[in-house]
Amino acid sequence: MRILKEIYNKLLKHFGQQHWWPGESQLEIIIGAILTQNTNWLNVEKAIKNLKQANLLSINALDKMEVDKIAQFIKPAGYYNIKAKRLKNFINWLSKEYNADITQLESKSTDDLREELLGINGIGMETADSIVLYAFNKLSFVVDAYTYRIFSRHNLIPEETDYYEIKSFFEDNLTDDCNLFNEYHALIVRLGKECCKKTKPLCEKCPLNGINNYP
DNA sequence: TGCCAGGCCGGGT
DNA sequence: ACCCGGCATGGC
Repeated sequence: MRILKEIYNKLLKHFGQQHWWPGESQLEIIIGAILTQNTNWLNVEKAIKNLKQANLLSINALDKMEVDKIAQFIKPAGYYNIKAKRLKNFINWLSKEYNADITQLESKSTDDLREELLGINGIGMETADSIVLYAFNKLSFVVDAYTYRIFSRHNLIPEETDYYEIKSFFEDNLTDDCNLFNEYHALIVRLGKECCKKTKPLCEKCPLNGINNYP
């Protein structure tokens, strides 16, 4: 499906490289992926800054910290109680299964890692895919609300499409290239922030206009 | 000022 | 198998 690559080229030309994922370590990326669930990234940045200042951006520190204490640092990200629990769930899993050693996850296959992450309470499909792709540089396309909204609104996918169908649509029709998957999702998010908004179905200056004539 | 943000879970039909 | 309420802060 050449149209997917055409869209990518258009977005890349329009917005430029997005340099994702913002974060300096695998752990920070994972934490960001959990904290950004249904939440503006700017709020997540504040929460991560709090964690960083408290020297909590380490497996060991988070492991020792009470859930309720962690929650206080991540308040700006919203849903702080449940998210603190989710961070703990990840840390506990890593400690128990992998001796708190994140590098042991590197050698796992993409599917195995994805499945194991999905087994952790609080990590759903988008979060798992984000971790697999952005923290481990493994080939897994990330689908989010923007992806669905933008592509269905431009008649590139049907209204009724589930997560796996959208994910396969991209994975089956793009070359296997982590950098491409990385940049594509980032560009979709960037586009979603500018147009195809929930309350504004019309996006007159959308860079994708003119491409929405899928047979 | 209300609406929305880079979801996910658990309980009810 | 869906559907829905709950979770919560900060930006525009």
